[in-house]
Amino acid sequence: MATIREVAKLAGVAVCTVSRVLNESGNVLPETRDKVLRAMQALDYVPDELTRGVFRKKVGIVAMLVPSIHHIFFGSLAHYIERELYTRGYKLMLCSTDDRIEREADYMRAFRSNLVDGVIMCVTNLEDALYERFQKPMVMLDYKVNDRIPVVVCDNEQGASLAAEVFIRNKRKMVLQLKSESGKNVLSHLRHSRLDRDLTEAGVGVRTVSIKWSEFDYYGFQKLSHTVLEAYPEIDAVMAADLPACAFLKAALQLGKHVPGEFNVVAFDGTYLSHVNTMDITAIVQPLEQMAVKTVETITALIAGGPVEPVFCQFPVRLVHGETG
Amino acid sequence: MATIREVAKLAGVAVCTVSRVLNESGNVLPETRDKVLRAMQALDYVPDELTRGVFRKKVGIVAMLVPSIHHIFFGSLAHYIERELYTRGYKLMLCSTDDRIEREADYMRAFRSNLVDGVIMCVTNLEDALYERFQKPMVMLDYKVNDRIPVVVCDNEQGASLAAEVFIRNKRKMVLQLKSESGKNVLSHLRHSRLDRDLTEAGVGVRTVSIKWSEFDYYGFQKLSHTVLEAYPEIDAVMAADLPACAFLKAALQLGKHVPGEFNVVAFDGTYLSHVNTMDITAIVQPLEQMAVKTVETITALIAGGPVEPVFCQFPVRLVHGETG
DNA sequence: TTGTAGGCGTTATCAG
DNA sequence: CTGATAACGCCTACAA
Repeated sequence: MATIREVAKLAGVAVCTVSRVLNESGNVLPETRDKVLRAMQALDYVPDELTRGVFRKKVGIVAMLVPSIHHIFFGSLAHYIERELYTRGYKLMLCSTDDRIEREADYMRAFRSNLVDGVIMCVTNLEDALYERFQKPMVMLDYKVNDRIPVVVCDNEQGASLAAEVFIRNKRKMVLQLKSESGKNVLSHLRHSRLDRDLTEAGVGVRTVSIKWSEFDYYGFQKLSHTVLEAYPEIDAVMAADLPACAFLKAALQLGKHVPGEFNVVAFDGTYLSHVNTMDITAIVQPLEQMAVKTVETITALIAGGPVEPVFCQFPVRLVHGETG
Repeated sequence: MATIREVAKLAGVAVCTVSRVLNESGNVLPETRDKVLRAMQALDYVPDELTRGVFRKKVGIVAMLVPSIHHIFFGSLAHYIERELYTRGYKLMLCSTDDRIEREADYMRAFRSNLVDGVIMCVTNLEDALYERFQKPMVMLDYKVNDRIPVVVCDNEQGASLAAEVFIRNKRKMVLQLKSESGKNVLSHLRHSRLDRDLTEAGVGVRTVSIKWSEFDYYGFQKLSHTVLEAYPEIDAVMAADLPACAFLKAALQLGKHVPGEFNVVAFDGTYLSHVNTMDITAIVQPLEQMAVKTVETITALIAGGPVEPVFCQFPVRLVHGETG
């Protein structure tokens, strides 16, 4: 690894001249510049971004902390966020907690040092104080700890209302909703309380099952759906995230239930997963791309020292009718 | 952000003493240690990992470059790799090229500086020389440039053979295979040449369609599958990656083809996506978790300066019978 | 336009 | 056991 010093020596100039060429700062005689550039090429020089970062207090990396990369929701989100970050000259460091609290703590510690310029949080299981004290730019996706930390989220209550309408119109008797057990700060809990309220008011039964998200991959959901539907045959509809929604649809069909006549499924998120089955799943679609853009806009503005005005950005969702409700 | 100097001042000791406490290097009197620890707490001190990295020539980050995070294959792979890296004290920096050559070049440049300790490549569209000259630890997943850079891959030919057997047993007449157009170094091309050979020898027709992977999300594949199946009604089987396989299955069913009687689908990869449809897709399953472990073992060994012996690690795949062939 | 000197936040060396 | 001092690779005054 060649250093700036070696380049300077080979080019027969001072170190700072090389630095100037590198950063296009200050004026450098074209011929000096050429000499330097040639020396760089000859030595295959690559500046040490680490050292530059020390100086600039900026490395050009934004971290995103998710509970699991496996789930397509976070995969899609990460995809859009990465793309948007890239256009602004940042790289993404995607980290997964596996829904384990030690891992989250561990990552948070790492983020506080200067390895990254900012953090996008898609999980918050630690004490609130930890996030509040966090010194660096941070944006929360789907979570809210206080009024200071910007939040980007979809309108969970609107989504739940739309789902409720579907169930009510279809005269469901008992709706199951699948809820993530963890997280005091999870805004997605709003969707569950709202669905509960809307359905209860309409005289429709609701059963809420809380699960530890990380313990279920698709096959876990398959088992769960069979267990639940066999144990509670009165359940005639489900609202859940895409992945479990897929599992429930499949289980219902395998149990011989007629969809949408006897059984409804509404998927919350609306990634492509809701269209993979032969039967398109009726879905509450989150505008992931727009949310990603807003998130990246906010975090980069914060990094640039920009407007630290409180942000609570809620995006409307839309109901896309499929064949399951 | 408190610095080590401020901590030292508050504790009334020299800077290097604080460093010693931090790194548990050298002997420090317990009471001095306590003083330092208290000062750290009081100032909410977090050491600057960037600067430490400069010194140690190591930051504890491994990059993984993929063509797209959106596709579940890379999502799953990243999931396992991240998990494995974590247990060894490394963090993952997941980067996506979107299959765009400038982006790959851009990332490669960044990786050559010291921002990361090593790179896992799941895409190689640049000139070979670039990878050969690459100074840092690197492992290739599914690609092979030369004998020096370690490779981890599944047995593509075995997979293709297994698929061919399925098609032959089912007396197919014309099999479509979907192939990624890009990449001279892609080992997955072996599966296509092998399928072609096996089927041709058995007197079964083969049609190969090359696509630019990044231009197709699930909906793109849906369109493609309808177009293709309508234009070439003689096609009675498909081998493709999970995501397009899902699209083709759905399209075939929608076109009223009877599966598996009139139409077969074999998915190559075998992530959970092949089980989302009501009908389980017959799949060639890659042992992603094992491959991830091997990849991480190799890259961390390289980073530690360990055995640089050439590695070409090929994992057997297995055929999992579904209901589509 | 170019070079010298000092600093960024750490760590290693070598006295004391 | 502790403290100066130099070093890592780069960047920014300020001087020439």
